[in-house]
Amino acid sequence: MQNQSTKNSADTLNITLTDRLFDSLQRAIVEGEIPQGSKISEPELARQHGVSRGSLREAIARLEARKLVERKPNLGARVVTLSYEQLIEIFQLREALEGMSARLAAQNMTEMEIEELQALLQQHGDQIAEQHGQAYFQKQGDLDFHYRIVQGSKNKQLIALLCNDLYQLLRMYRYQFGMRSKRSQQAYEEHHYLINAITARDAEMAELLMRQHIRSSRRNVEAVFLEQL
Amino acid sequence: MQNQSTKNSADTLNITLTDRLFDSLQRAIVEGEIPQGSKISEPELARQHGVSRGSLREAIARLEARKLVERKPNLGARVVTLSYEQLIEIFQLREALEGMSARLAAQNMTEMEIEELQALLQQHGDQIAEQHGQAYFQKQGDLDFHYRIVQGSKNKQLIALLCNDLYQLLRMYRYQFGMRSKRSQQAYEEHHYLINAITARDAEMAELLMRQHIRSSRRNVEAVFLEQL
DNA sequence: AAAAACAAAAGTGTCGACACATTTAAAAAT
DNA sequence: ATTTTTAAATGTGTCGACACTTTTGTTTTT
Repeated sequence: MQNQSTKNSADTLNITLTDRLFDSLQRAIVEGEIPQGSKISEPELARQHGVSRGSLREAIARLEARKLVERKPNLGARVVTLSYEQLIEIFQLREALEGMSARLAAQNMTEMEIEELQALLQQHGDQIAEQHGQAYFQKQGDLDFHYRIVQGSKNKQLIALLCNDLYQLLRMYRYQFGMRSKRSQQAYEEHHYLINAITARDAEMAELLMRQHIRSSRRNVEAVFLEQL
Repeated sequence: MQNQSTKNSADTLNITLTDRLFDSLQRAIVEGEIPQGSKISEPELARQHGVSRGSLREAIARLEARKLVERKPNLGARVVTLSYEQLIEIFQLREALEGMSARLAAQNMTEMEIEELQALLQQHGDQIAEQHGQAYFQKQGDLDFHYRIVQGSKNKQLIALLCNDLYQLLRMYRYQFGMRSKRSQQAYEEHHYLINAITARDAEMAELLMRQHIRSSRRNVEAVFLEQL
């Protein structure tokens, strides 16, 4: 058996260069540091990060899989361009997926997890009372809440899809569109209804409420967009 | 301007080596030619296909994104191992996603597309009458039908997710588990109800029927699995 | 002067080689 | 003989180089 200091602690937590690159680029893209629609020059980016093109390419391939960049053969990769239409499509996806998540969460969350979720919501309530709806914490809080419910579904496919893929795109929209929410108070209340349904193990109701919650969130976005014109 | 024979016809239909490799490997995995759970040796596979490891690696990365292989740093890639639990999870995903697809299809399909769908279903009916439910055509037909409805949703996110990612996994299950369906007749009828709802542009009903259709398909799978024990 | 043809520059696709990690096999120690 | 150490072999991660494509800039042609 090998020495413990060289051997990796438990499982394979071996972080590869490509992993770090991917994380770094994903953050940069989501936060708009690399602007949407901009072309990615492999030689330049590789030099900036001090890595070879090969490693960079693998990172880009992963970004492509998450739909954060689009690549065309021989033409190179571009950061995706966000659009109102796509955002609406994503809301439709979320309505379906998170609706199902809520249904499954009502069935599969442990009592412990439900209690923790209630505690989290309580915390959000305090924050709202204090600082009268500061946008950032609200949005982060909303995402936390949804995140936990997805985890609670215990469906690995759902979890991977929503938490890894879709939420990054959503975060990108939030960063880049601003997306001020005038409905933190209402969202908070809707979360309350949802948690009640889950506590009561009412799967049907949980799905219904989640879908309504996301739909009204979408309508809010639609309204914001319309008034921007 | 360049000569037309060397220049690619219209857009960029430039097929890269990695593309072909990916297609080839995906087919091999889905059809079980490369058995599930087996380790993928990069040098060996690269040699077999007469390509460099770099290209192969990019292809594997794509397979990983589609969850057809799992890769662990420094340990290499393995073809996924199919499990009953995962199959059930996939059915839950489908229920959510295809339910939404049907809803949107009822709203967004053109009259033309609906007619084509009806024609397709008619064709399936003929086949069933003729050859008293041959498994293969049934399954393929079922997939065709679902495929078109997803397309009809006009939601690009949904389409990419279902048609590119999820259906490949499903096909893999069908190839490798056999998955004899004793309900081709019933599935055919359920498709009929669905098409009626779509023709009537009843989105709510379309979603409901699709979800029920997939749920009963799932129950069939569950039953088959139980009797195998 | 505008369009076409050509040449140079930059970029992407593919490859082979090396460094490091893991696995396998052999040798040494108990 | 069993276990531990050591060494060889295999495999993955990363790199730099070359071939071919696309883009850019210049020259030629009308």
